[in-house]
Amino acid sequence: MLFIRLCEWESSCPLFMHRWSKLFIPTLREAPADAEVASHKFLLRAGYIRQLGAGIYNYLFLGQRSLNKIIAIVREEMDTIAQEFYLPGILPKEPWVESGRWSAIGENMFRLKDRKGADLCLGFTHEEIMTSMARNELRSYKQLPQIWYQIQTKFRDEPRPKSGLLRVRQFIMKDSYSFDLDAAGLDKSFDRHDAVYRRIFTRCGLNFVSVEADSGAMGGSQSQEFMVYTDAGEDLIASCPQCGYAANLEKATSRLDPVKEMEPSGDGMPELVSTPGCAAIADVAAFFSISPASDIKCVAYMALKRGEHGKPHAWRGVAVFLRGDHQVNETKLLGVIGAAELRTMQAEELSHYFNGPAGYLGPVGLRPDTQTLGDGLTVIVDQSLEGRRNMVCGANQLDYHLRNVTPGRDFGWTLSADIRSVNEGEKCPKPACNGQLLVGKAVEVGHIFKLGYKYSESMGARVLDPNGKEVTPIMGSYGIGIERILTAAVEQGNDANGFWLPVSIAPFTVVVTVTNMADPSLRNTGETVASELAAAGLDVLLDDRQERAGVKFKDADLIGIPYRINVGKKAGDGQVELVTRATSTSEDVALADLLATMKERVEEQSLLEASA
RNA sequence: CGGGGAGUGGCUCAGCCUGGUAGAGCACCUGGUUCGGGACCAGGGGGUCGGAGGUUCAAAUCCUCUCUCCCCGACCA
Repeated sequence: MLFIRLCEWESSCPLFMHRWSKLFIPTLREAPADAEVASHKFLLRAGYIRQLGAGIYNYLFLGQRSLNKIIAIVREEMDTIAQEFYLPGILPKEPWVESGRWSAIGENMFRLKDRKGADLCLGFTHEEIMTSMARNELRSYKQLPQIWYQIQTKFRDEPRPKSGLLRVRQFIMKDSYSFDLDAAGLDKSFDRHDAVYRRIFTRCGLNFVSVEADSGAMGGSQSQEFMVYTDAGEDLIASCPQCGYAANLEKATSRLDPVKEMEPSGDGMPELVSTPGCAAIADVAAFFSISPASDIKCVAYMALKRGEHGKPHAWRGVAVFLRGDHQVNETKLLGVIGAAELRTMQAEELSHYFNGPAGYLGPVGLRPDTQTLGDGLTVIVDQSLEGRRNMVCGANQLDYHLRNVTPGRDFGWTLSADIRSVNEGEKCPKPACNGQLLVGKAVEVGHIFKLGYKYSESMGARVLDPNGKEVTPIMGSYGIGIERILTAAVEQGNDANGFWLPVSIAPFTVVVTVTNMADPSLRNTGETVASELAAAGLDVLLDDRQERAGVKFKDADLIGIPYRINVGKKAGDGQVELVTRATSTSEDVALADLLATMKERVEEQSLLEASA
């Protein structure tokens, strides 16, 4: 007896299968009111997750099972290019001080003290720790390249966790770090990650794109994100349907159509015009009967300058000028001026730097500092203003604007750069391409980027090159959000009744639904079918609950299992129904053919995933 | 951090304005009838209304403070 009972729960048992009646799969008829996005609602309703706090979730049986499958794929692929480590989640302060990030990261890092009063933090990412390993252990170019990875929990005290598992404060990440002797080596490590990431996301059945991304203020020369389009996503992607160009909006550029310049009036020099009550771009454009593209918009910021080791230094005034119909891209701006933080100017600051009121700010008469973030006012113009003529701008005087303003002639700047966000419909930036850019929302599932020498330099990692000379290894850093793969997959495949996952990451491949457990022959057929499929190696869930058929169908549709086999009315004739969740299609299959048919289906889908 | 919303059995929500010490549906337990798209009947268990303080004879309800969660924004190596 004991042996039999053990066998029932022992996964090495060839006839092992999961029985729904014994499992904890707490499905909800209604989604908790907190849930807004599809993946959040359905993962809750399907009993994959339960919320514990803001951005903190329990993963239940089904959720954990799916995450384990994702992790297995990630591990299998990563093992082809890298070595798996496991670093601690709780970390001492010192490495972070060395890299400068103990102060640079700020409140996004969870910090704590031990009983002796020593500072610790919860792992936010592991560049520092991997680099300290490298510094302590790597001595020779002969040991390079190295790629080390781990699959581990990360902690980030996000200012605003949201959307279920999309933005959380504790999550699982696959993070890897490469150490190479030179830039050419880094290129190789980067490319190997690119290839492996494509395999991983493909095997997970995701419909993804890779896009150029911002490398962030932390430096780095090349950065690429892997994104899945979904309205639940937080990132905006500009893409060209013609040539395939795709970039995060934080990075994307475009070609602008030429603007028809206005004719100069009077002597052609800047002329003061009374424009009472015209503080908004639309008012100004209407007043002068011009397009907003001929108006110069001003956005005034205070920027936090970085000091030594990235420590906050001082707030400096920054005036940004761009076309009236364009938007400042603050990520680009931060990168261009090298600041740590931005905020908009207050009224007193406006009068200090401009001697003028909001709504009527303009570039004429300002004295741009020659140095970015120097003591004076840093003036940044968007490069699209260069070469323009006869524009309209604020006069730094209430109710007055200037016209006939020509950049370069009538005002100068500290720096001209691309600091605007592209808009949908603008021309693709690729010189040979005529396409028009589309902008769509997406969720980031992976990110690879070339770190350069940032950490190896600041933390003093060195190896000897073939000439016996000390050199600093060059690094790359690469991440995959494990839960985001699950979330993206749910966002990618759901309808009013629930969702479906790709076979590769679904908690079960098939659910065998016995429509009436009170009927002994149905029950026996269900048992036989399920155990045969299980014996053939499929992940089978037998729905042996004493529930009505309708309840079982609803539940099965909800919980993400790609295939369902109904054992019901036709079982007496040796037939069952095979339902494909993604398409809601059903077909009758003879019991004798069932195993072969199921195997065929699963292989078909694997092939699809492999060629996606 | 700024703006908005919400905390009442496991879930969805009503009650609050016009104080009189708690209700519905679903879920759960028992019995019965059902059994292919979230069944029905009967019986039953479970909440002191996020927390603290105050006003009052009396507070879920009014006042003050506070905590938590959600949404928008800011932020997001």
